[in-house]
Amino acid sequence: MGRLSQDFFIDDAIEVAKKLLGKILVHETPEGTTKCRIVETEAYMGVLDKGSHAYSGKVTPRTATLYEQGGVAYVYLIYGMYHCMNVVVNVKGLAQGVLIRALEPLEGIELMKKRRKMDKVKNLCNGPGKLCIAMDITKKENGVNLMSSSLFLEEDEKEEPFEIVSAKRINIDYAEEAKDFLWRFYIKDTPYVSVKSKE
DNA sequence: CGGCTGATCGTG
DNA sequence: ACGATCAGCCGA
Repeated sequence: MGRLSQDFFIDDAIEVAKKLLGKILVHETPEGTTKCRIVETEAYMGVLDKGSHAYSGKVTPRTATLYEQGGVAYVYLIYGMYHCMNVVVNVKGLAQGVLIRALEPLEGIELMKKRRKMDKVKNLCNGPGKLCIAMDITKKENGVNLMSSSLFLEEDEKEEPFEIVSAKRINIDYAEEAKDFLWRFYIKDTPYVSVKSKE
């Protein structure tokens, strides 16, 4: 159905972070298909953003994907145990990305429960590491095209109106003044957010 | 090479 | 509040 197209991704990370709320993330695997609604995101604005992996223009084998043209996935390992997924956005070279922080499970819930070894639907995808386990997103998905691969984004056919809340990004204490920027966005009153808001 | 660190999570 | 756990980055 309505997959997101190229122009959706060619925009500032802050704009795309807000536009992605309410959109559907789908992963088709041999085990089955999982489908979730995006309820929480964070914008990483690239080489000038002290919170970003691309700060100061640093390019490494890991971060190279961030410098691609918008519309691909940037997936990396964190704390030696978990994966996090970004949607790479904007034109090639800016290294902007949107971290997917929390999802509302829609389809493939039994499969996600099995992968997470967890029965509470509210806790299946309420964190960036958790949602990657639930949807089986790993470094295999690093660099894949989110318009044409088995991991993709689509419109919500029956989207209800919602309010967007802005907040400080999570766990980037090293980012100096950038840690206070309100570049985290989530759907107001959703029970599926990752951490409680502190303001 | 060797040492440090992290866009996290589950348990207690 | 804390430990798990290790790829990736950096300095030597």
